[in-house]
Amino acid sequence: MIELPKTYSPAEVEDRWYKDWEEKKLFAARNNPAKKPFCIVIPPPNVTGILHMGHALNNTIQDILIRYHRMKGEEALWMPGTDHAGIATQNVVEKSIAKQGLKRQDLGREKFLERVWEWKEQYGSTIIRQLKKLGSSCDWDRTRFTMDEAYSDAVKEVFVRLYEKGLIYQGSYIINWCPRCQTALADEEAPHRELDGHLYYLKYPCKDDPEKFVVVATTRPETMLGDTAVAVNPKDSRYRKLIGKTLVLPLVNREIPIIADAVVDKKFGTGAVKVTPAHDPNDYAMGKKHGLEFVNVMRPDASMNENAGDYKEMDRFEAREVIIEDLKEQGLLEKIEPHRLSAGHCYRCHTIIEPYLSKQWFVNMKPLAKPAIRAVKDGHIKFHPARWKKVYLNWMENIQDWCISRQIWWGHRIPVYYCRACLSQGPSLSESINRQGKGTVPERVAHGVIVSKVKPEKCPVCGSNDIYQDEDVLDTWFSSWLWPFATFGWPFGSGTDATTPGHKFSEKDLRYFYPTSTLVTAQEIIFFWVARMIMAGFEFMGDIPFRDVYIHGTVRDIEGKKMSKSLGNVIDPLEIINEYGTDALRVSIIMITSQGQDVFLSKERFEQGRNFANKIWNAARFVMLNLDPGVIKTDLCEYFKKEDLDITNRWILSRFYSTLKNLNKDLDGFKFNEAANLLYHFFWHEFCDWYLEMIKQDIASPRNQVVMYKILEKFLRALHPFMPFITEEIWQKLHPGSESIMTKPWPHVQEQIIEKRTEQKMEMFFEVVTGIRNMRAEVEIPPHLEIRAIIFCSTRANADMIRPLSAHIKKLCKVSDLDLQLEYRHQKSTLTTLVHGLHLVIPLEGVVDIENQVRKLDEKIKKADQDITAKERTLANSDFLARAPAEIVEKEQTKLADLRQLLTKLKAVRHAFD
RNA sequence: GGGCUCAUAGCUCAGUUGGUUAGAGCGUUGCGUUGACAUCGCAAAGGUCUGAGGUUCAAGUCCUCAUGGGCCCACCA
Repeated sequence: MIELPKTYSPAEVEDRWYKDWEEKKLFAARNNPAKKPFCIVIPPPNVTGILHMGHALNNTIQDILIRYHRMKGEEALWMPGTDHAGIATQNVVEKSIAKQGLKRQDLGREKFLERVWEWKEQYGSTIIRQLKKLGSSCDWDRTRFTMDEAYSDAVKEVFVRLYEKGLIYQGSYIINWCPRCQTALADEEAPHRELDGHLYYLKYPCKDDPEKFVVVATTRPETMLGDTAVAVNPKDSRYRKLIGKTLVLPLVNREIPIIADAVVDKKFGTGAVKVTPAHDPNDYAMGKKHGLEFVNVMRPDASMNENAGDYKEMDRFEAREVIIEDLKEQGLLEKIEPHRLSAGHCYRCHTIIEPYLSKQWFVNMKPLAKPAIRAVKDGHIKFHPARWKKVYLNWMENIQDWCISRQIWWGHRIPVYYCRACLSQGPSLSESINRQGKGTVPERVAHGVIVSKVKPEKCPVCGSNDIYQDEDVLDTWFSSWLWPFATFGWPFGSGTDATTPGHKFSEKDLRYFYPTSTLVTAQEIIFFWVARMIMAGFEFMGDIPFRDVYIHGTVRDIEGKKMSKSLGNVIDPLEIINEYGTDALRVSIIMITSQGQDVFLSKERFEQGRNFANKIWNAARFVMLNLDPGVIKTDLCEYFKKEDLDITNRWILSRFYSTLKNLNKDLDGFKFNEAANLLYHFFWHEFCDWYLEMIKQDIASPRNQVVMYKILEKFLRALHPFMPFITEEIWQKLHPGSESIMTKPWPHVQEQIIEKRTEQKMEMFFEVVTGIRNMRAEVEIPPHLEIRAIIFCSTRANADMIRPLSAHIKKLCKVSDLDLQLEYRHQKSTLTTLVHGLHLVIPLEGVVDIENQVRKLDEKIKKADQDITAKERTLANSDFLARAPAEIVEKEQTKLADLRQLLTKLKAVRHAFD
């Protein structure tokens, strides 16, 4: 007999075992040619990250996969790390120094970066600690950070290689500019959101005849200060004769031409569009095509600049108001209409993006996309669920060049150096603009530009040592996209890893684990990360980075809103862990997350997991209290072969292996919720509710001992990936001094033990038990009163099936005397139920106080009768029908129908007493 | 404008290639507590699977259309 404490205390157990696993290095994986590799690279959380439910879901799934494959005997590596998250982290540190009244400019670049590193040292491991609380079995000795020295080396290497290949170029284009973060953003970082805005109709006077106007419609009137043309469709008869004429731009009095361009939609607005080449991507294209002037009217913070004349220094939205007022005064505002428009928003601070002309670095993506498209089309990389394949391909096939330079300080500084002397002889910015553009080969600014991993001593062209580095840093994703191989130390030039003491990179590891196996991530990040990793994988490793991509849903609150701090609807995983335990958190969130669907959470939903943990604990406790430890050594398959097992034990064994078989299928098919539900249902309702209840009366018998132990032991192993802590704790109580359960092999499906026929027979037996219980409840037989029962079996086969189970029927139904007969004979004062051709009969005489029961029934029948009559009367009343609200009438009708049904049932029971 | 997704019990959702009587958790109702577990057990009530067509021996499941939510992408000023 083994004792287990009466209650399970997750907090103490979890911390103890996690520490033990870590100390014993059980999460470590190395290249081991004797084993099949299985590798997951973690989606690196931001260093600024605080664990939220999205992480909990994401990492639980990964841990389940890793532990499952590890137990299956594969060399399972879960590669951990964090992302420096350029803009996000910079914002956090800026906020923190703002409390001291400081801006980053006050500190200067170097001092500010020191502050960021300090911040990182202090808080950067928070998220890692929290991942450990989740039970994540990452190989922590390999933990990477995207700003590690070795990792940074990979980033520079990649930049240089792409530049030398002609895939990186610099140029001036309209990019997404966040005026708050004051940096360029990639298209993906500026998602469009709908806004309620206005369409302003502005009148631009003709130069020849100031009494005549061309009316243009715009949603951003402040940009009119930068207009350098008005465009119309060449086929638009309203304007045809005006093409080539000149207008005078109000407020600034600049003369601007009317040009013709087929891009203009005749049906939108007035059919005439103002052209602002420096503030709109379409206008930019037109500007180049028609050789227009580029007038930038804003500063980087989106306040107006000197080109804006009187509006200088106003914020863009303030300028909008004032300009509209001024135009109105001058009679140049025709009208304002409400208009729904969509505008880009900064994905970090949600400020409305300003399309802004500036000089940035870009990656030409089309050549990189090609093999990445093929790989998915050919099925070398599979998305789960498969529908994401379409989303991926659609994006990849329309891929745009990637703006990778950011005007912030925290990040990998662009490895580009300029020779001041050579540069001064290069083309000016405006010249360069006019020579570039979509559809043409982008200019590679080669003159005075040196791209190199290390700072050159002197200019290779003119020998000058007046050399300075580009001020910008790279997009965070320009480092993240290398994650599946840069984390292994690629490109192995320097050979050492200065950032993680004691850890040495090995190219062998990369060769062994790459391509990795499965990537587990959320839908929001497919373009940012997944697609780009696939491209980088091909470009730098010549192969796919992973085979399967599992996309899980987004965690939302119970109303379907995204969880966010600002909405205050966050459920903190750590709070759930404190209250219910990590295992409860993990299994709950897995059970309610169906493949790829968003997850709607409320705190109560974690009770299910907590209750399950409690159930497991108590069942294990029960088994152990009654267990003879001698049976532990029994080999189940041998035992099964030799012993003449009874149907109950055959059934539970069969059910276990059926469940296991389906479990394997679900895990291999990324159906984690179904997998967890299988285990839950098997354990609670089959093992506990039926099996343990049945064997209780003969628990000491060898066959019950062996089977209950074996089922528990194998179940614990199968459950371990989902609930690692409680399974370990019970495992260790069962096998004191044993190695961790996580090192034990995954149970093997024993096909010969699965007996469908046995399962069916038991199903029938359950229905018999339920049938008798129902009858007892029906006539209110006191729970503890033992009764007589007769089962008319109708066939000998049925009788033979039921006979060995009669003891169970007696026990489970409180039957003292069970009579099995073949032919059915009607008996007086009995209650009968038909189940699969079996007549279940319980005599009522002597069991129920028949007189009393009949009286009660008659009373109920009488009451129901009266109620029905009353309702019928109400419903026959034409005044009621005419005056009562329809819903009330409907309610009354429903009530009547219910009453009639009740009456029928009562009469049937009453009939049994005749 | 293009695409995806959802609609099943009071609530939140499962339901893998079509196949007997559509499931779970929570909630509701009744009964039950002298040792595994009240974080429990036994039982009950509750569904014309959003609507309309179609394919089929057979449709919650496949097809078409409609209605109503959610999401993504796209340069409509």
